Amino acid sequence: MTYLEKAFEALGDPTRLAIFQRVAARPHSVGEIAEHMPVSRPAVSQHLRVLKQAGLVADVKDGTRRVYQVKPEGIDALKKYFDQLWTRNLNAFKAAADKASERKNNDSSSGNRTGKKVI
Amino acid sequence: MTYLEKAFEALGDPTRLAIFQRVAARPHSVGEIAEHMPVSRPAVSQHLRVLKQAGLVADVKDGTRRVYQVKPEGIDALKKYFDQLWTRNLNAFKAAADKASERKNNDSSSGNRTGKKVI
DNA sequence: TCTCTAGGTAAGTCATCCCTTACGTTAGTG
DNA sequence: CACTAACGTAAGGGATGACTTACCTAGAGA
Repeated sequence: MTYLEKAFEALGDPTRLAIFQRVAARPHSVGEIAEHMPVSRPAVSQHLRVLKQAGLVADVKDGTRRVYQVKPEGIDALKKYFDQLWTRNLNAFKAAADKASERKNNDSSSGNRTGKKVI
Repeated sequence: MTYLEKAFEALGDPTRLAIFQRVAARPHSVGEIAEHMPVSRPAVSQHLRVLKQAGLVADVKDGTRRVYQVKPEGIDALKKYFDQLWTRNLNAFKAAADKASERKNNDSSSGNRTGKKVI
């Protein structure tokens, strides 16, 4: 199980995503989160554990309370992933566009006569 | 169900994430994907449908084949989401740091005498 | 037209999960 | 020390979902 898999699996549940977004807005205690959620407090606890194990949040003890906050490294990793994906996709599209125009200008240079795209 | 929820739910399954990453690397037909996956071809079809409904991939017909490729808008939306999250978190951390040093320099200015953090 | 290939769909099963209630634990307070 | 507040954990149940096999459809080529 890679880090990315764990992160996406953690954010894959709508309730958990909502909790994550709330924590991302500002640090919250467990009770504060549960107040504004349609599920019980233990459920919130369990979701927070998953988010924590995925490296997306961290908790700080404050008396009997436990304050959860976003873990910047987690967000950074996801941000970088999509940045890379975006960049590579730009290149892929550019290459595809070049290939298409090249084929248009000089189709006979290609050995492909089936009409099918070469994937 | 928001767009973000659908996207994360789609990427939340490891098998589906693997399929998405394969398609993201370069366009693939369904059979090509299934060849390198530990699940059956119908399973891949079902995963691709979920990814498509989430707006992450698109398909192009090519004879009897169906070639799937990444949908740039989907990646862009996720990229922007984490960019924003990252920026806001930077600000949040800066604010927290400022507040901490301010409290250290002039603690009496605060009405909070409990020692608990004001969240 | 007959056949083959590629892929979507239906139905069913088994595992995984999400949530609840109940309980245990720790820290603050009188 | 007793009580409360805040939270984590255990156990169980009901629902979701991921996968399989079987079937159906559409396009390509003889």
